[in-house]
Amino acid sequence: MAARRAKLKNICDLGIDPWGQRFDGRSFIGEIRARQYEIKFKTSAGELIDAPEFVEGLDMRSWKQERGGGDLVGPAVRAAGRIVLHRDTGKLQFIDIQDWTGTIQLFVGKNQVGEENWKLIENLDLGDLIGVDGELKMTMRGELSIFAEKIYLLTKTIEPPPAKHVGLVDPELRQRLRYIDLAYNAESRQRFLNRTKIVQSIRRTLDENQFVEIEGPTLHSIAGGAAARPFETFHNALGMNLFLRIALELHLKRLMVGGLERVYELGRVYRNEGISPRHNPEFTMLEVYQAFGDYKSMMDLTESLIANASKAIGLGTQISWGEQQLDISIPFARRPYHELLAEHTGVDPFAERALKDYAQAIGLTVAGKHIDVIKNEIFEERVEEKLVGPVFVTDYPASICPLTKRKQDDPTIAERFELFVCGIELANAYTELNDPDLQQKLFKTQLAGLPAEESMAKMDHDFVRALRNGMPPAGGLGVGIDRLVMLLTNSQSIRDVILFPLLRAETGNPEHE
RNA sequence: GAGGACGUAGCUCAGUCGGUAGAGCAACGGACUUUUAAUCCGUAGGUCCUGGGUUCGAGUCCCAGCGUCCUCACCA
Repeated sequence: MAARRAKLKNICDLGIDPWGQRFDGRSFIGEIRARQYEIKFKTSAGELIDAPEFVEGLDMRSWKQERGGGDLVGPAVRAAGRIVLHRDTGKLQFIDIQDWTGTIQLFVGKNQVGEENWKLIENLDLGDLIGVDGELKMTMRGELSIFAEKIYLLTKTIEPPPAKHVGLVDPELRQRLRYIDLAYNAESRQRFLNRTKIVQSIRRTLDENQFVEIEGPTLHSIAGGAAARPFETFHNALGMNLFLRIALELHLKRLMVGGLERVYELGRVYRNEGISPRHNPEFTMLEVYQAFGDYKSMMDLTESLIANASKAIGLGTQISWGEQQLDISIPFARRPYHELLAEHTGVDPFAERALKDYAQAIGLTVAGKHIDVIKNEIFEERVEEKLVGPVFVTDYPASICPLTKRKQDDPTIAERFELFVCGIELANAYTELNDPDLQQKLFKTQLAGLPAEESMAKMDHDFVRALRNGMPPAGGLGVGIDRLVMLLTNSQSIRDVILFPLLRAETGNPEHE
């Protein structure tokens, strides 16, 4: 770093601003590379012919000789990027620069740029951001290059980059120093750009179906809508305890009472739970509500959201995730909860004694637990991991779904589905419960065996009042966006798709050089 | 929260039985106007995560702590 500090001073002594200025009129490197067909060869007879396509082992010198000599002429271009590779052959340097569309080689000769500019070039380092004016041509080996006429320093770097080609490998540093990971690991940069494309695609699909996006409160006085422990905070002026939201559900449903018939929110929720390859304390959730729909309308919507998102990043219906090969063509399979339970455990899902025996046999405790809680623990323990899918699991036991409408002909079954892919729950949807009296009753019903903090049954009087004012029958959907991105970008850890996952505070002093 | 693995140069990693701290890349000096991870010659670079302990002697063995990863638990 001392060497870079010395070069920084040299640059200042040359009267050059090491931190750069606005740099107008540059093109992205990807666009510049696409202009290679504009390169022509001017024969000694003055005739213009097409330059050769680049192939491995191309020897421009003999190619030129075969045509009786002459010179390449190419378009004038301006590029900007980070120096990622550097080959110094004395009075001639080859510098590879990279922007977010690609990399290109600069051909930089002392005679071509002049003494003055060369003094700057001698003080450049890997990692520095530079601009270039030059002619797009090919070298003797046929490598597409910008033949520099002038190099501009756009920003000096003080810290050295990670090993070239290898990039940052240490997963801690990749997360903690995400800027370096993004700058030097192209596949990481691409993954996060794909995340953006997926999110854009989701919004587009919803917008095309007349859904409107809203912004609900993230500070809640009652952390409802899901079963999770909340983060707590405090508002000083109001002297009020508050929770960071754990779900989007209850405010979106209030909006449906207000006549926003198709509404969604795509935003951050916070759960004060453990961290794992599938869990980050803050994560991105999509919730969608459609008046006069039901959980089956949400299945169709879920399918088009995923199909379009896959298309948006250039994937088809066959994708791989780790070792798994998946067919995500629609429609996805639809299987009832009880059927899957019976299939994977061999237990009659309605035989209480057999369920309890089975639960105990696989090491679950059953004492004091509601039979549906036991049943669901068996399902989570033995069935979910087998659902490679994608598969919609439908018709859950009503008692574990306090926000869901019951089936008309069977009040013990809730109109709900969860979508599983590779054993991971990607989405969860209901036909929304809109009966205020039943909702109030369910908020009061604490299922045996579930601690209060893990229950969805948190009384929210204002929400019940909203229902008394008429919420239309509706379908509602929740999608774990980070997990969807994991699936579509073949990422095994949620931290690979969250730019800045939660880490412990750094103990050392980052200011120390 | 429990268990396991890991932590050595800016980065990626070796380090044998406990006996002077190593390599590649990056950096610095030199040669080179068509290189492709350029090449060649030379130089410099260390809180071996931290703190204790055992030992004549610890990167190495023991204990504690910190951090990351993995598995499990909770959750989506």
